[in-house]
Amino acid sequence: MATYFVSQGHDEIPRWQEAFPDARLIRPEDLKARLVRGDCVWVMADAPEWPEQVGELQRRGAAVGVMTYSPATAEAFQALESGARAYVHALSPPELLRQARLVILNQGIWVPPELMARVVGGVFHALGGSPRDRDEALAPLTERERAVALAVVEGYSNKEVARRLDITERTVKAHLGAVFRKLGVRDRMQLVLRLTSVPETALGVGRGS
Amino acid sequence: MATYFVSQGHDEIPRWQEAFPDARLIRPEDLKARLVRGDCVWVMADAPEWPEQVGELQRRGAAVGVMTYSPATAEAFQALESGARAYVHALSPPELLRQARLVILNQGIWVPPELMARVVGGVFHALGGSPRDRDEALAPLTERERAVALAVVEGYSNKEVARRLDITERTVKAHLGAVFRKLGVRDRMQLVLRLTSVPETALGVGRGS
DNA sequence: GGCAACATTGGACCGAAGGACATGGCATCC
DNA sequence: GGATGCCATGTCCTTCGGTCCAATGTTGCC
Repeated sequence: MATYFVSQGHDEIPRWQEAFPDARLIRPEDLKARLVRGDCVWVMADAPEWPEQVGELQRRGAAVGVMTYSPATAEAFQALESGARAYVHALSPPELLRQARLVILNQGIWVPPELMARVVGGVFHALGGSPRDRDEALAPLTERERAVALAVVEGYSNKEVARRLDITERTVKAHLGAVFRKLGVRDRMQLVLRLTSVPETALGVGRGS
Repeated sequence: MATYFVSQGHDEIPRWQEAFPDARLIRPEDLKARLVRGDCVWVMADAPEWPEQVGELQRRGAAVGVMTYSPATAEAFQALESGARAYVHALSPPELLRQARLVILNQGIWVPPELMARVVGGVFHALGGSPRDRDEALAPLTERERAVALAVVEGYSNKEVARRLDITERTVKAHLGAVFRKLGVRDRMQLVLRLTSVPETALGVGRGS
């Protein structure tokens, strides 16, 4: 089992070398000759054709991860759809990169926690999973918590929500705290990202670098 | 030109009466008999078939507005798609309601400022407009501002964005301030709602009240 | 009755977010 | 050489967002 790193050259700060001292930088054409099933391949999302590369490597039995210097949900989706099983920031700490490699070598999917909220649900949706929509995520909430959560997702501030529901801002915070806890998000931003479905632009975009 | 108000009865706090003293509450079946082109009709989004009602009224030449006690983007879209040209909170101040009526009577579209961010872009897309996506909205931004904006939309905090772009949190705020100004949004939440495309669940849902 | 869950609010606390005002280094254009 | 625009940063200040530790009243269930 070997680990390779594919990039269009200009690798700025080879942080991955720290994580994978045994890995080697290789050009796509050279990789084709020596790739064996079970190898781990990291592909930089800096070339226009990286999704195709990922797809081919995956089909040939490699565990493929995509690295980027500017993580985005859209790109994460593209990566996962292309066959990658990991999507990480190129400057992630070595421990994190090793963790990701371990995961994908064991048939797992790995994305940064920040993107997780968007990806779960979105992927299952794309794969024909249940029509899961926000109602499902809101199920564990009480009536009041749901009302607050929905208002927040609409973009209202705590103060506005308070006015709207005719309660104190303090109470809004209380409900919201419960919402965060129950849904496992850290703040209202993550809540929005969680309850807002994946934008259609997230799938099939090819905005190269 | 008359103003009507259509509701399934139980109108709790008839705020609209303050705004439109000349308006009259009317049942849908009675309205059919006396509606003339140019009339203004307000429909409460409290009945399961309100979108159909709106559609019919609009086809018959009325300026239709939808009122709700719990504004939501999805419902706003449904309203606008059905043919309504206004979507307002039922407890909006009278001045605001009159403003809305004035607008729709003059072939305008009116939605609350809070929903505006979602609606612009989304509506025209839904109605078969240009394939406008987030890139278009990001056009007026500089390279750096774009990077910051995209990171924020991904859910990162200012501190995280700063680390990611290797700049000071202060600088992030500076760029972000410019982004808010250029895109006309008030804070990061509105930015997310603006740049996040309309959820697919927002279109064609019939989840009645 | 007691217990549990829910809704509501209070106060205090602290970090995040955003604006105001100002500075400096680079580019490019006239 | 200005003028302009972008990038980066600084300080100060205000507001907002979130959490912790409480307390009260309700409802429904065993």
